[in-house]
Amino acid sequence: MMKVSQLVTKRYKETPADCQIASQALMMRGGYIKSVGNGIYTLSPVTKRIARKVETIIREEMDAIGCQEVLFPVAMPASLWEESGRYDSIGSELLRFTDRSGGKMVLGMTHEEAAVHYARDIADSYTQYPFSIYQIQTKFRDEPRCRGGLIRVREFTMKDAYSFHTSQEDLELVYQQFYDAYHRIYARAGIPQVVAVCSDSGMMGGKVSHEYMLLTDIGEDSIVLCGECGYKANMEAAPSIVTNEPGEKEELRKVATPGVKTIEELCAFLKIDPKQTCKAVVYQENLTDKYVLVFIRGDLDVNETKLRNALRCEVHPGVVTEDSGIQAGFIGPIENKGKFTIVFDASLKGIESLVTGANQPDTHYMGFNVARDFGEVEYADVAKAAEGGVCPVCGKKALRISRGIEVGNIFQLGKKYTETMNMTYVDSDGSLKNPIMGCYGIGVGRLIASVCEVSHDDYGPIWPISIAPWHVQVCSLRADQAEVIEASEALVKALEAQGIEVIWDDRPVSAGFMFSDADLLGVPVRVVVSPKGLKGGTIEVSARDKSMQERVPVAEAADFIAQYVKDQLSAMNCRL
RNA sequence: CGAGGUGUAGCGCAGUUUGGUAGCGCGUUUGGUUCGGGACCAAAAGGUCGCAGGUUCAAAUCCUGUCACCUCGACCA
Repeated sequence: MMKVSQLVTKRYKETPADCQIASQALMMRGGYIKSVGNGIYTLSPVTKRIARKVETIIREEMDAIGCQEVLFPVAMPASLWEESGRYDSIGSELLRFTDRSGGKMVLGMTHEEAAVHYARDIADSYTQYPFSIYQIQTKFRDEPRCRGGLIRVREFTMKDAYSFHTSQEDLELVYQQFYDAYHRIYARAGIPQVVAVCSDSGMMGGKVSHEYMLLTDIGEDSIVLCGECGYKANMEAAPSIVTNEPGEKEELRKVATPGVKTIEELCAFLKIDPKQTCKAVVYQENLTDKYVLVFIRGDLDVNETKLRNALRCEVHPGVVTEDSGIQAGFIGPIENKGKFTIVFDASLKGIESLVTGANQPDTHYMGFNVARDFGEVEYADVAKAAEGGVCPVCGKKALRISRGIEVGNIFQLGKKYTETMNMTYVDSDGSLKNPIMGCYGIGVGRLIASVCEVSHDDYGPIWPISIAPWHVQVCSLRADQAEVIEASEALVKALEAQGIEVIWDDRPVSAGFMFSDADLLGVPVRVVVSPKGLKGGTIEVSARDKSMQERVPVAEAADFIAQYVKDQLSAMNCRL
């Protein structure tokens, strides 16, 4: 029998400092989490109960598609990561350290290597495929910037699954099973509104992946949604499609533009539309610091991930130095041809006459025509998709940009790890092949925080009954009166006998204090036992989300509540 | 890593400008009165003022260094 008075947690009247978002503030106030260091938290007993329920739902759904649970190590020898090449290719996000004998070690931030290491000794015949394994375990990622309580942390619990296949078709089949299972997991956890968005356009062969997004303004990611056809993609994956007015071909000529450096100033000065300009954005290659000049229609912005993919190398925003030969503010393509890597965004295609920099101070070109004045170029899509843009699927101008929290992702990995780590099997024709992999992740803590973010009021979280720490909270008003305690205890016992999880508040505190604490605990069903009610032979049952409120005769209370809990659970495809 | 900010009781904060006894609210303990939305009265406990060095008769306060945390930008469950 769990009592509030015995809970090893503390709730606070005031919101702790530095809370940016609602879920973080409520989870701190409610004592759900305690910060130990930057992005490192202890979960309270209440939070651990919630986490366990989330994990149970995940386990059930993984098991249901034949995925088998394993446990990989948290600390691994670096040699495993050297095999895949990631020991060197991943930045400081991977925590590296040495053990007592000087051996290089890493803390697992994801477990493709461990999965391949395990599976490669086992699956040496095509007859053993396909198969998939998963674990629910601690990950450590030395994130540069943590935020939002459990939304973004360095140490977190994650379910990660890995599937192995002998063909792309088979991968796609299983991928679809995970895709569906993930939707079931979110629905059962109380956030059915989660959407799957494409996180890669699929241009690069079979490399498909999806991110599961909970749409909310506090989300860290921008998502592109089509209001007409339901197309969804993240910013990197969404192609930027723009329509251009070709205009008239004009003569190339220089114009004096004293002190006019930005597109806004340029357009105001020449009284033109930004869509008629060819803007330069400077980047540098990470390793060599070689400059990359990106030219793009003046009203658009560059998406760096797209640029990286186009160039196939890492880049960072460029710093233009005195001796770089770049005329900041007046950069144009013509004189820089051959001097730097130059990228033309597809948004410039089809415009006959542009305004662009002339690579000398206080001067721009008018009438710039890419093909005539620079030469034939291959256009790349490196622009950020914009609000009101053209949908790549239905072609309508109906794109909207929304914010979202990434609560999971699934990925068709291909052979990257099985090739580098030499995982092979003998196929039916006797040939040796590398299996194809998929991987599938869900962050448990982030999921909990996300649920809190979309399911709370001013007073606390409103936990969906499927993941709530308890099903029912019994509040005994006037716990100093024996009849209240007796009636409460009888009810708690009767409920527990039916398998209902109950937390009982039998503290002799004022009603307001007790209710406030209950609000912070967020238990979905609240039962109030009070002298007033008992006098009339009833107790009060209400839902935390205010969807139900009943006075029930004492004798029928346990059955009524138990039935209500069971109904609510089964509505979410969950059981006691 | 770039920019800004904050470190004082378990939590939230004042005090720092102008150096001079360590403060307030919440919480905690004890006793009493209350009791359907964070009650009231009385008493009490709780601090190396992030850390180190310096200036000074005297430092939370001034100087130097350092660490930690937070917020805003480049990365991701």
